[in-house]
Amino acid sequence: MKPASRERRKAARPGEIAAAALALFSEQGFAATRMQDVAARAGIAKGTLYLYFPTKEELFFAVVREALLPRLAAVEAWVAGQVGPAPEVLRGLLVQAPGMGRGGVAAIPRLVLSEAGRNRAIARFYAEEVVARGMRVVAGILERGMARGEFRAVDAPAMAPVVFAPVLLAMLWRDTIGRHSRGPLDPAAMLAAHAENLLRGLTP
Amino acid sequence: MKPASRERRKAARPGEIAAAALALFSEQGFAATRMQDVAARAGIAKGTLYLYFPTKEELFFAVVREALLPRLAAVEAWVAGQVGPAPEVLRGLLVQAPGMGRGGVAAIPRLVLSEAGRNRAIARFYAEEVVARGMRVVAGILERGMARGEFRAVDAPAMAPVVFAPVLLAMLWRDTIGRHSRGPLDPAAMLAAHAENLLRGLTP
DNA sequence: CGATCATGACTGACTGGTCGGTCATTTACA
DNA sequence: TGTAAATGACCGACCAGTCAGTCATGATCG
Repeated sequence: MKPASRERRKAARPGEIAAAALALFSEQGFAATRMQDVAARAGIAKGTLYLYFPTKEELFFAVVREALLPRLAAVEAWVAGQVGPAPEVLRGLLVQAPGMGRGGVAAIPRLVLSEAGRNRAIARFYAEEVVARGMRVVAGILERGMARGEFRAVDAPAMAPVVFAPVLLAMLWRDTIGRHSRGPLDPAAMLAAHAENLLRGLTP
Repeated sequence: MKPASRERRKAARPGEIAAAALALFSEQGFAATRMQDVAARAGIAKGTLYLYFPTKEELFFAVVREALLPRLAAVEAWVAGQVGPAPEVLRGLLVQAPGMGRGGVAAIPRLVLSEAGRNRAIARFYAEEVVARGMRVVAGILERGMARGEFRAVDAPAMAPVVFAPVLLAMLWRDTIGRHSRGPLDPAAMLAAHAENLLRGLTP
């Protein structure tokens, strides 16, 4: 790990720091994570951290941006590439949903929920850049299915979050209560039941 | 507000403190709420607070217990009193769901999500005393509907959280992102679409 | 029934420790 | 060797939890 010119390192730092921060935020939450520890995990000193991010809050923004937007873009691309029947696309999306949350990404909605109540900036950013885009992808599938006569007529923007809600619940469950309790909720079984019932309900 | 004997006040205190704490927790979150402020809101000094609750965490437990369990019991009672067709009971539950979250109760799942990742005690308590009971109520309706031939055969324990997920999403949305952004998600429309599609999917 | 006393609910200044953010100094690259 | 990058000791604000002291209350006694 010796090489890497100064310039290369400087360019790579923000990403490394954001990755370290994501790991710690998702383990401990935002408030409970110390900047000291983020720095240590990124292999730098605390002061160095502040050369790249002016405040803890800005670091949080960067984490959300870097971890989520590429993932979202990948989903959009995958959906755009699908040409088969809309029900199959929707089912495919739900099937791969659990795998989407690899690498701490699943923790981000939880972090946002914790912070967004008090922080208007993060609320707006998340609503516009993440939720709106996600809902548009799902609504797009629904509309395509309706146009092709594969789905009954529904209010697509109202239906989109219904598609997503159990996926979110599965993600939240897994990295909070599911960590400590086998409990009364089996995410996999829930998602299977959801896909089944959703598609039944949508048939014309 | 002068009267009230010492004994009466002492008996009433824990409830008053828990109510004050719920209000502040739901506005600002657990970590961001200072014990000082809880005390002020309850009209007592900080030290007094510690006569009733040994730590901030114990206060949190009490808040969850006092705010949620009575509500849950009311729902159980309501459902038990229903004798009509299961689809109507389910629809009735979804219709009154938004009203259920009056008075900051809706904030509790968010608080639990923030804390449960690090706190095994709260995770277990919530899983067993709240989630399991809630799921049992919903699963009960589903089973009754199946027995009466009003629903197709489904895996009731897997289906129950699917029923609940959009309700949860609506609650979370309202008191986080929905506070700051009209945004891409209309809780009422979502719940209507959910009820419609859920019952369609469940018809035999 | 009035005076005196014991109780314990209540108070708030204080402590010990934490953590976000700063900056004078050191390091190592070009 | 000049300079940009990196460092970590330090600062000040903050806060959960403590405790020695206060005083309204209600019990006891003459």
